[in-house]
Amino acid sequence: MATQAERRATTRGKLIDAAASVFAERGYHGATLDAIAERAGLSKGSVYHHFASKHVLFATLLGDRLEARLAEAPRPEDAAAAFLDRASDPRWAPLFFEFLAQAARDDDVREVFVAWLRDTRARLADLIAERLGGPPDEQRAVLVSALANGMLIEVMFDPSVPPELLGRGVELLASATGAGGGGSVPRRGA
Amino acid sequence: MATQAERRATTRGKLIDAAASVFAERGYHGATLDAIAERAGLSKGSVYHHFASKHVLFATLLGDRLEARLAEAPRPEDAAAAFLDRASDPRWAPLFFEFLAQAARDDDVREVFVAWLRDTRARLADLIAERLGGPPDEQRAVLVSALANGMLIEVMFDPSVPPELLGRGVELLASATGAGGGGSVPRRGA
DNA sequence: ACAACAAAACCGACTGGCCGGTATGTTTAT
DNA sequence: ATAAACATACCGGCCAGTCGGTTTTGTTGT
Repeated sequence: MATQAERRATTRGKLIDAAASVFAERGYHGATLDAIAERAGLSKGSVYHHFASKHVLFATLLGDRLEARLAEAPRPEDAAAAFLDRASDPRWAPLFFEFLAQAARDDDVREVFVAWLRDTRARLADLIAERLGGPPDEQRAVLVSALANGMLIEVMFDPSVPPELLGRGVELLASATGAGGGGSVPRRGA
Repeated sequence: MATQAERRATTRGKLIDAAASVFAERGYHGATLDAIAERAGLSKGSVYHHFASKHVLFATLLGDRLEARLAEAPRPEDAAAAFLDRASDPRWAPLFFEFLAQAARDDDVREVFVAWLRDTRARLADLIAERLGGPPDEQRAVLVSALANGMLIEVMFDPSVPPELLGRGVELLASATGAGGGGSVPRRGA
């Protein structure tokens, strides 16, 4: 094959991909390292060569995914739409919430998630500010972030919820007059 | 002791209480039936006498809790506040999300959760309608429900989020223009 | 070129503990 | 007497993690 570094990288990639699908299918506890190794066309030994533990593998995987989900971020409402697209992958959403539960109980995982959450908020705040003018407003960002995650639940368990509802909600929250700090613009629209 | 029916009821109560605290502390998979039995001052045999399986015990418990969380429902914003009070119990929230993940993968659990979700929305819709007049609006209820659950996440991982923020958000969403008349908040920009 | 050696990547059989579930016995109510 | 409530001891499957070995890549000396 190629150089060792490349080999290492591709193998790691295979493992992460396999882990993603197996974890998604069966959940954290339902997934076995053997199954992951098998799907990657590798062995469990290899898994442990690349990741210290099942837990680390999981955290790595989720970290990557959470990051990726943020990558695409056009306007707030569109980000919202993109967000819910992910939700429509019925295999990803449960993992997200499983991750939450883990994060609540495990400090390492918590750190990963908190970092992601902060990042999400910051980007949302920027997007909103950019669209409405005025300084970034942390509180609005929190509301929008919350609404998006909450809508994930609604959609997950009720397919009849129209996807564009999230966009409407985001507009309502984002265009609201800023709280506390800067009296921002109650105006909305492009 | 007392009559058998009473005995049965109190024992069942003890078990559910114990299960609540153990599940909350360690999560579903981390909790063992032995631990639950021990905390209840009972034995595992008793657990299986009252509940067919660990899974059933969990579903029962969660069903009760979800129900209880709805019981107190004054005005929408207050319901929201009450909701977040629960959230401030750092032991309950993770369970909620673990339950979500389970529900997404297991049809029995899903049924329980979907029923609860529908109920929540219906009550929220009524509350909102009652407060603002006009017919119940399913979509607003969905948004409020989503926001509340989403804020649970925000608060869980960032204690600095002011609890009253949820109330503000709920007002923004609830008072938005429903079908027809009372549109006070502008719809789509431009 | 090519051994000969070293190191990293990878394999897969094994195990040890854990815990859900069961089977059987003992106590308490009717 | 008898049935329900509860206790105790046990089993058996599962699976994360380990470990010694094999293959692949990389290096060095001649």
